[in-house]
This record gives sequence, structure tokens and C-alpha cells, in this order.
Amino acid sequence: MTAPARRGRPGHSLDSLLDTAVAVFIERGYEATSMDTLAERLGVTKSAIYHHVRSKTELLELALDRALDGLFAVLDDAGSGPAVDRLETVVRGSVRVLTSELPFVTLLLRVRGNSEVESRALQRRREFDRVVTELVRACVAEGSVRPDVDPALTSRLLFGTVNSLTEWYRPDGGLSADDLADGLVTTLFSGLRGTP
Amino acid sequence: MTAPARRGRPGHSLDSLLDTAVAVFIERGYEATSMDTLAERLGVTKSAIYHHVRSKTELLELALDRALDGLFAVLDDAGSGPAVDRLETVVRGSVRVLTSELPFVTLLLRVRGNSEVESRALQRRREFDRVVTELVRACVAEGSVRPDVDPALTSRLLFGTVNSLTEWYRPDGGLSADDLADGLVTTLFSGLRGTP
DNA sequence: CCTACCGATCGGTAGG
DNA sequence: CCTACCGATCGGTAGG
Repeated sequence: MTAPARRGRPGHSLDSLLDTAVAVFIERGYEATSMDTLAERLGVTKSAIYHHVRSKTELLELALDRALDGLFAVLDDAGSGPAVDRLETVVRGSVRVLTSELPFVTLLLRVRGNSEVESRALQRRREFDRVVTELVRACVAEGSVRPDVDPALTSRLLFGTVNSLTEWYRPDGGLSADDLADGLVTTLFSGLRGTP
Repeated sequence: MTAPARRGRPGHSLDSLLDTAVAVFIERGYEATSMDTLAERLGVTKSAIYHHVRSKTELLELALDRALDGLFAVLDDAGSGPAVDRLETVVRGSVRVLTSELPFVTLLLRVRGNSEVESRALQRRREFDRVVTELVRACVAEGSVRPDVDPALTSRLLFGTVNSLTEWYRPDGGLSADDLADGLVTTLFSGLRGTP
């Protein structure tokens, strides 16, 4: 038996398509990116993209789910022990996901809820934030986090700091993900002034 | 003598035009916002907007300059004294500008350098960051900020935290700008764990 | 000559 | 994976 004739060229996998799409979405913004621009960057026609996905929206959805699945897996890693240790595990895990899936998390953090897909992603983000706020509350209850700042504010500042890494961190920039996590945990937990 | 007949209606000032434009740019993204959308939101025709500004780009430029001028004024307020006091003044001043000019700073932080105007805004932001990094270095030199974290990382985390406020802070949400600044300064300078 | 607009339309490009 | 298209909308400008 002969091998079945290939129709069309091998071209791109869904994964490599997604990588390029996310890179362009970050560069130019999701809405400002046309499928023609995307096709040009991939070196294929616009219609070739529609072979892999049904819509521009589906590309966005795949990218956002990848970031969110990574972040939620972090919560499962922090199962037991003192709340403050679980909090540190969540912070370090978030830094790890953020650095390893940087473009996907970057895109997630830029989503503003302007469509059904974006709204669902925002809802999952809010659920993540809610769990972390509960964890900060547990830390305050066990006496391991200061009680004089509202736990809701504390957790917002905490993840504001972690999420801001997408604005400047580059994996090839000489700062390893582990060193970054160490510096961030030290600064956040013990403060700028120095060790207690 | 009769009063001269008014030709055209009083309509909008440049300031109110800018307020609305920035609100829509934040909602939908700058590039994704058409001048027709803007005109619809203002209740005037597209041509009426071009009476006040020459281009969509000029609207963006006016908005970004307003945010940047506010931030640079903060550096002038922190003129003398120990570096750590100047740093706290800069942080509190940044929080004040961020809350009082929230939409303009929010727009500034979303700019990615996709045009001449955006690139110039990014350059001014980098200059601001450079001054703050120098200030952190001075704090380390005088012994008021921990030396075991790189000053460049410290200042990035510092302003990552401050800038992340645009993601959730709302002036009408029950948390005053002063209380916010207090909580943020306490958390950043003394850490999550508690007072030294 | 000014300020503050309007109704209509230009040449090109969007996602599908 | 391509060619050949669609209904609609883009930023910007004309005369009055």
C-alpha cells in the first residue's frame, strides 16, 4: 500500500500557530491584529489559519485557557501545612507559571472583558484572586501576616506585584526565574527595609 | 443692538472631549476605538471632534502627557532629606497622582510603543523609572533599604506594585487614596509578616 | 474673520 | 491550503 497523498503542505501545528498569534496579539493588541497580519507573520494565507481554528476568538480562548490552567494548577500544589507556607508556595508557583508561560499570562492580564471569551477569562481570574484572599485571611488568623492591613488589600498588592512581572521580565535577561522568585518573596514578606 | 447670532452650539470643551476619549480608549483599547465610536459617545459628529484636535493621535498624546507631567511633578516634590524619606514621598506622590488622574495613568500604562507618540511616552516612563532606581540605590548606600536584593529589581517590584493599582482601584470604592497609600507603604516597607 | 459644529463622502481595509 | 469574494466599517476631510 502506498502512503496516502498529502494534500497541502505540512505548515504549522496548532501550537506553533498559537505561539505566533499570542506574540502578535501582545505586540499590537488583540483587536488591532487582523487575521491578514497574522497570516503574513506565519508565512501562510489567512484561510490557512482557518484550517486550524474556527475564529480569531478561538485563538484567544485557547491562549487564555493555557494561562489560567497553569495558574489554577498552582493552587493544587499548595495543599496543606501552615497558611503562610501555602501562601509562599502559591506566590512561588505563580512566578514559575508566569515566567514559563510568559506570553500567555501577559495576554491574560491584558484582557478587559470586551467579549464573551474575555468575560469568562476574567471570571476565572477573579475566582483565583478569591482563593488567594482567603489564604491571606488564614495567615492573619494564624498570626503569620500583619493584621493592620486589610487582607483584601494585601492580596491585591501581592498579586499586583507578581503580575507586574509581565511588564518587564524576559527569560533571556540574566535573571533566572528562581532568583526572581527569591527576591520577590524576600521583598514582599520581609519588606524593603530589611530582615526583622 | 441685538446680540450676534451664535453659529453652532457650545458643545464640548477640549477637556471634556479628552475625558470621554480616555474613558473609551480604556474600555475598548486605543486602536480598536474608531472616531465614529468616540463621536457617538460624545453625542456629536466625527467632524466636530476634528474641530478640537487634528488627529486621533493628538488625543492620545494629550492624555499621555497629562499622566507623565503629573508623575514627573512628584519627583520635584521629593527634593531633599534622607533617601528613604524621599523614596516614601515619591511612592506616596505616585499613589496620589495615580488615584487623582486614574484614567490618564491607566492609559499610559497600557501603551506599548506601537507609534511615534507611544514610543515617546515609553521613553519618558523609562526616565522616571531610572530616577527611582537611583533613589533606591541611594537608600541601600545609606543603609535604609536591604542590600540583599538588587536595587533594579527592588525598584521594579516597587513600581510594579504601585502601577498595579490601576487594575482595581476605583475612587468611589470606599478606600480613600490616603488609606490606600498608608497600606501600600506599610506593606512594601515593612513586609507582609509584620512590623520589625 | 471667529468659534463651533453638520451632512456627506473619500480611498482602503476589516474578519470571515 | 488557495482564489475570489461578501457586508461593514476604518481614520480623515470636503464645502457651508
